[in-house]
Parts: sequence; structure tokens; C-alpha cells
Amino acid sequence: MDKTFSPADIETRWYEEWEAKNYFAPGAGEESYCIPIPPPNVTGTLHMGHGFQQAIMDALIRYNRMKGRSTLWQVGTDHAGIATQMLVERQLEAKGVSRHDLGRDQFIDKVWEWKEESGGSITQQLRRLGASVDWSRERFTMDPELSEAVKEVFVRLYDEGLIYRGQRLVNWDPKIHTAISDLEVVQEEEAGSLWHLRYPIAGSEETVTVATTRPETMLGDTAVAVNPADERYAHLIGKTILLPLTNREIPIIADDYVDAEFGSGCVKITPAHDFNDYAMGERHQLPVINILTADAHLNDDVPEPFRGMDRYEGRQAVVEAMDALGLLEKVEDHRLKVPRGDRSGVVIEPWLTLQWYVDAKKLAGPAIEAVESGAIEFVPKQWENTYFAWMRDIQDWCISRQLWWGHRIPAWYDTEGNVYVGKDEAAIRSKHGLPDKFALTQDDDVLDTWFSSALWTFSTLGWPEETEELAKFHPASVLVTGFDIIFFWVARMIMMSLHLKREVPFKQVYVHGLVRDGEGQKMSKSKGNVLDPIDLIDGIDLETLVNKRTSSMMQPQQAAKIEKATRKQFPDGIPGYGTDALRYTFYSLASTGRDIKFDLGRMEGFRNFCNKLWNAARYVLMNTEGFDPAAPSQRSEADEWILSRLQTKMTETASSIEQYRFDHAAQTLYDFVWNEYCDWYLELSKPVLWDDTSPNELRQGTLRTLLEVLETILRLMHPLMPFITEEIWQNVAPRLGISGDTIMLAQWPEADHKLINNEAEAEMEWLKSVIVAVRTIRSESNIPPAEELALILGNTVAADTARVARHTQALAKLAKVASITIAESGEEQPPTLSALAGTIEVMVPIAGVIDVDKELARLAKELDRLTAERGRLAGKLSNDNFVARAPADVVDKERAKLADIETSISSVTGQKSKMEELR
RNA sequence: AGGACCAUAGCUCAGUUGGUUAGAGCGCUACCUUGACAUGGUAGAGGUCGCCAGUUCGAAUCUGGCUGGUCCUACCA
Repeated sequence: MDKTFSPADIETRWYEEWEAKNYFAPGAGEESYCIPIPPPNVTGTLHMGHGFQQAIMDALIRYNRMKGRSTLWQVGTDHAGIATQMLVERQLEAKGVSRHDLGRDQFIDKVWEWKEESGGSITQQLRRLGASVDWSRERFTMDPELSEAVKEVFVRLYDEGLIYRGQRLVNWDPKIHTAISDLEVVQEEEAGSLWHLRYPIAGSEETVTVATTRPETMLGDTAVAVNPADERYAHLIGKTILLPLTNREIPIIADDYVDAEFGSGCVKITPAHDFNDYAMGERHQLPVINILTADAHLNDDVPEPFRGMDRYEGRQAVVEAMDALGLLEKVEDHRLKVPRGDRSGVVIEPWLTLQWYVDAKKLAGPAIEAVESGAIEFVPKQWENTYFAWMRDIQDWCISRQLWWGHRIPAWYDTEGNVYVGKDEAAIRSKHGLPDKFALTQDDDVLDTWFSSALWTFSTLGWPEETEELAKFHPASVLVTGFDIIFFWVARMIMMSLHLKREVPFKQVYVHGLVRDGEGQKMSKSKGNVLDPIDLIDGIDLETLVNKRTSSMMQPQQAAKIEKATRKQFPDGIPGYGTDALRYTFYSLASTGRDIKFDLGRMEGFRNFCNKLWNAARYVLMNTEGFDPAAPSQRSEADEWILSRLQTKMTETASSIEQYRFDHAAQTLYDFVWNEYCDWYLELSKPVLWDDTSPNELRQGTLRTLLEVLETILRLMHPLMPFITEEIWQNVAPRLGISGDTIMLAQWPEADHKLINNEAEAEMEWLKSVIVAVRTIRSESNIPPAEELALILGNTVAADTARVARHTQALAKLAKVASITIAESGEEQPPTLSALAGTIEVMVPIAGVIDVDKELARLAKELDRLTAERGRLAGKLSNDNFVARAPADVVDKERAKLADIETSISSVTGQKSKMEELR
């Protein structure tokens, strides 16, 4: 094994072997365990959020697989209707071809071509993360089987009256020319204006003023509304307005919706272009006048001069026309929430169209109940509130999209516009007895991608067929996801599964935080602060990174800024840290918060940790060459101590993983490996192994323990760091006579409570504290590390003497001590430097010149600390209330502490007065 | 507008049902190329747990209020 750990050499090699040998497929096992992957968008590339999420799922999967469960990690991608269609259209545009030139069927062929060529990049990237997904079961939402499931669901829900077609206002994306759901609209506050327009009242000189952020919509106004309680306008209710520019007369109506305090207290009502106005229009039976085309130009229902104008040209033209009439009162700056399509980025228009809807309210009831009853459990639990809040106020779900790429809606129309829903045309004809010559045309629209994703947990397992996999792996054990798609996906899966399968889709939902950059900013391409997980694994030089972050930027100005920031943050690029270090960093950050600030410094620390583990393994392997597992052996106190500690760590690790506290699991193992196994146990093994006079059985016991503890550590860490653990395990396991092709399928280590040894732990704590005390003296008095010391121990009891005898070797080696003397109580000592190990006084005779004042200052500080502590404890214990009310064991603990402090104070005081004599 | 979450060392974060001397990593200081590892070792420094009240023998932890920050949902023209 090399002196430093090089991840690049081993990762690809092991992944290929695991995949080739099909270790990822579910094995035998009574219990089953299943995680459905949140299917990444087929056009997507791996980002930090994916990296984090896959790391968590892989840890759970590997842990459960090692526990002997039949474990399925269902993998696949979704077809991302809008994103994919846009991407392929853009490629065609580059060649000067539009999708309309090609026609629907040919265009879809092109999309499939693209998918075959480039659609797999994210799945390749998943492999780099070590994700042990079952590739043999990979699914795509547009696969024939999954499409069949989609049709089945649509037909069933339609037949049950849960899917219907209706004309109403939708969120219309004028760039992509499709409806989108409420969830796909992002509302951001932007700067705008509030125009105050005067509307003349019919048969009067009077005008009313209305305020609007969208003056062009006045061309579609069909009323003006005031609050019924507003006395200022009470006399106008029932009168009419002569709507300027249009020659239309519209009523003044009263409605509670109007806020008398806002603006002028008068609102123009445009039912065709505003959701609230639409609702009011329904209440008052107002006409609905649509004034926009599909690409948001003014249509022919507006006065001639405005026809054909883009909505923003129209806005300006209307304002100018009103101003010319003297009807523009004023214009104010105004901040408002502007709705934009999350894919196109353009401003969404509420637009009247015919669309398909799912009656979500009926499906929501059981879905709420499933979480209330605990059949589905969110972790952390607080997310249930978010879920409930949304579900209890759920709106019908618009599922039709005016796209070509996706599942085409299985509905057909005859020439009279009657609707027939069925799996295909033949089925419809036979069901309704329609002859072949009776013309039927299929609906042009496709379904929302989330409609097929909502079926993911069971459609991937073969539903509607009752397959073995479905019986075994549904409901899934847990869904691992970010809180940002609780509504999009989680809620819809729950509704669909409960309705169609009559069971929950998964038993738990683990909701993790979102990965942000070191400053807590969301990582986004436009901010130029994205990190590619693959670059963190392999490393990337500065120029490539700058190029990557600034290429295909919308604004070149932004690019310069990003370049500067990138050069400043990564002057030398990013070194490759390897997958294991990246994953460990993710785990260490996976606490309960909702933001995960990714810190490169921590990642470097975990790279170092990999190296530490690697070198500890090298040490063990170097010393255990030719080790005979069958040879007689005897364990030392140190051996028993490390084994005892190990048992505790096994229990802690497993319980942390089961509670989704990967940060705790990572911390536990890091601490054990570095601060106990490496810092102490490996060091303690040296005196045994390097001393030729050590009894052979003791030496054998040490070698065995070195190997056994290491081998167990590797299995404990494997779910978190799959590659390095496999590589080392392949070398270590055979030394113990353990056979097995891969650590992946080795058994998860279970703690043996018989190996918990409190005496050994106490004894090693004692030894460590004495060694640390000597080291402290050495360090604080600048005694060279190599100088051997004569050690005197004061304030000891008989047990200490026995312990000293047992650990002479270790003390000699680890504290560089040449001799050890136990001081009799009351015995006069030469001047010494001292430190406390518990209540034991650890002393080293002063050799040569020392800085007496410095030593006195140190002792004084120590004494201050002890005295303050004594004061605190004495105060507490003299409080009758405390002694009377606090539990007895707490009081006893405080008393014992006080007694120890008293002892320490007297030894430090003694040391101090001796030191003063030297002055 | 309603709701959620967060505030602990210079930085990134842990801290179970109230009882520790409030912890870790990085960074910092001093010393050290000792036969696994300088991606290392040893020893340190560093915190009034955002602020104010309250409950309690006892509060980083529980309650209320305030300040600062993040996010979600809804939306007023």
C-alpha cells in the first residue's frame, strides 16, 4: 500500500467490479428494504444537492444491505417535459429548424435520439458517487410500462370522476405556450409602477380613480368595484362607467373583497386576466373579455390602434392614450410580486383556456389521514405541518400541458366535440361501439411530468401488474428528499398511491436540507457559485473552473464578476479530494437544519481523515504480516479497553444511522478512529510489539486486536465511505481468515455487550491522564520531547501502585519516562514541576534552570480555577433547597466533585509554596 | 398577512427527557522530520450560549417578549 491514499486509483476500479458482479441487486433476505430514487431530470447534470441526497440514500442502502435485508434502491430518471422539449428545440433552432417544420412525430423521434445519446450523463455521474443502485431495474418515466401505468391511472380517475376537463383561468406561459401548475410559478418581488387612472361616470361629470399595476388590462375591464361599506362611493353603486378607449359601459359593483384602505378604494375588474377578478366576475355574473393571444399580444377584441401589440407595448400605448385624454392622474413607483414561469422565466399570464384537472380535494383527505395516523412519518417531524397546511388548502391540479414531449392525454374527440377517454382508440371504439369511419381525434396535449412521477413508487415495480417486486418492495421503506418538493412530488405520490394501491407509497419521508455555498447563498449558475461534485472528487484547475462558471452566461458583465470571485476563492483551483471525502463531508453536515453550508475546509479535513485511516491500516498490515489467527493469544488491558470502546461505537453508529443522524454517525467514527484507535491504541501497541521481551501470547493478543478492531471499523464505515473501506478490507480481512468477495456484502457488525469492560476503560483513562499530565509539564516548561524524565506520583492509593506496575512500558514509551517513584504521603519531595491527573499529583524533579515566575503564575492560575470551582460547588451544596430537592445522585456527584477539588487545591497549594522557596 | 426555522469559539457546526469544567473540525500559538501518517505528532489559547423577563434548588436546553437572519404559503388592485 502506498504511503498516501490516492482515491482516484481505487474508486472506478471497485465500482466497476461491484456493478459487474451485480452486488447492487436485491439479495435474499426475509425482510425487505427499499428506497425509490427521486428520479433526476433526464436533461440534468449532477449538482451538490444530488450529491448530498445520493450520499444519504447510499448510506441507508448499504447499511441495510449489510444488515442482511433484501435491499432495493430503485433508480431511474424522469422525462422532464418542458425542459427536454426546450433543450431539443434549441438544438434544432441552431440548425434553423423549428419543431413545427418537423411535425409532432418526427420531433418526438428527435427527442428520443437526444435521450439515447445524452440522456445518461447524470446516471454516469451517480456511479462516481458510489451509488449502489440496482442498474438492472433502471426506469424512465416514458418507458412503455410506465406509460401504460400513466394511461391506466388517467382512465381510472376519469371514470371515477376525479379527472375532468374545464375552462378556467390557468397560469399561461406565453413563451412556451403551455399552461403550468401553481407550483411551477415563482413569485418574486420586483420594481414596478402603480398607475392611477380616472374613469368617467356615465351621465355625470364625476370620475372615479382606479389604481392598477397593469394598465393595458383596462381594455378588458368589465366592472369597477368598491367596498359596500365605503361611504365615499356608496352613491355610485349601481351606476356605470364609460370605459375610456373602448366605448363600453361597465357597472360599478360592491364587493367585500375590495380593501377601502388601499389606493383609491376603487378597483378595476378584468375577469379574463386576473384570478381574483375572475372570482369576482363569477360572483357578479360579469362578462369575461379576453384581450390576449397565446403569446401575450393584444388580440382583435381591443380597439383597433392597440391590436397586435405586445403586452408591454400595449401598456405604454394605453398609458399614453389615457394621458392624452387627461385621464392619467399619476404614476407611482410600486413594488409588486411578479409571477414568472420557473422554466421560461417570462411573466405568466392568467389566461382562459380549456384544460384537464385532477380533483385534488377528494384525493387529499386520505393523504392527510395517512400522515395524521402515523402510517407515514416525516423526519424531522415539523415538516408534517408544512404538508398539512398545503394539503388542507389544496387546489385542483392542472395536469394538461400544451407540449409534444410527454404522455399524450388518452382522450379522443368526435367532430361534435364529445370526449371519449380510454387507453387507446381501439378500446374506445369497441367500448362505445363506434365504427372505424366515425372520426376520432386524440387530444393534442400531454400530461404534466409530475403526473407520471407521482406513480413512481409503484409504476417502477410493474403496476398495474401484481408483480412479485411490487408485493415485496411496496410500500418503500423511506423516501429521501428535499423540502422543496414536498408539494410537487411527495404529496402527489401519497395521494396517488393511497387511491390506486390502497396503501402508502413509503413509511417514512426523510427531509434533508438544501446545499448552499460557504456564504449560505443558494448555488446557481447565474450567481456563478456552483460546485460540481465531480470536480471536488477529481479536482479542477483554475482556468477550467473559471471557464466552466462563466461560459454561456446571459450577461457578460456578470461573467467578469464571477471570474474575479472564483480566482479569489480558489487561487490554485481545487485539488481532488476523492468520493469518500466528499461523502463524509456531506454526512458531517447532515444535521436537522434546513441549510447546509458547504465548507471546503471541512472537506479537506475528511480527506486527511481518509489518509489517517489508510496509514493506520498500513501500520497494522506492516505488523501483522504472517499473523496466525489460530495462535494462542491473551488480551492486555489496552486490548480490552479498545474492544470495549468499539462496542459502544457500534451501538452509537447504528442508532445514529437509523435516526438519520449521519452527522452523529460520522462524528462518532471520526472520533473513535482518530482519537482513540490511532492516537492511543496504536501507540499503546508499540511498546508491546517493539519489546523483544513481551510474552508471545500478549503480542499475539495485540496483533489480533489491531486487526479485529480495524476490520470492524471498516465495516462500520463502509456505508459512509465505500471505496477506501473496500480497498483496505480486501487486505485486512484475509489476515483474520475472513473470506468474502466484498465488504459490501459482509455482515454489519453487532455489538457484543460481554466485551464492554468498565474496569479496563477506567484503567486506560487513568493511564491517559497520567501521560497527558507529564506531556503538559514537558510542554509548558519547554523540556525537549526526547529528554527522559524521572516521574514521581503523589497522593496515590494502592490501586495506583498496581496500575503503575502494569503500565511501566507504556509510560516509558508514551511519556518518555525513565523511572517512576510513588511518593509516600508526607514524604518531603525535591522541588518539582507538577500537574494533576485526576486527584493524582504528577511530578517531575526540576532539572537545570527553570523559569520560577512562569511556573508560579501557572500554579496561581490553576489555583484560581480550582478555588472558583470550589466556591461554586460549596455554594450549591450549602443551599438547603438544592440538597433537599435535587435527586440524591446529583447531590452525591457534586459532593464527590467538591472532595476532589479540595484534594487538588491542597496539592497545588503545596507545589506553590515549594516553588516560592526557590525564588 | 399567516406560518416555520435559525442565532453556541474567528469560521462551519454538534449539544438526547433541564444537573459537563459547554464540545468537534478548520483556523490560530508554541514545540517536534520518534521506525503508519507533516494530508502528521504534542501541548495550548479562544465562548456572559443574540437580548430581556419568567418558571425552577438549578436554564445553552422550558415559557413569554424583543432584535437580527433565512425560508415557505397566500396576496391588495
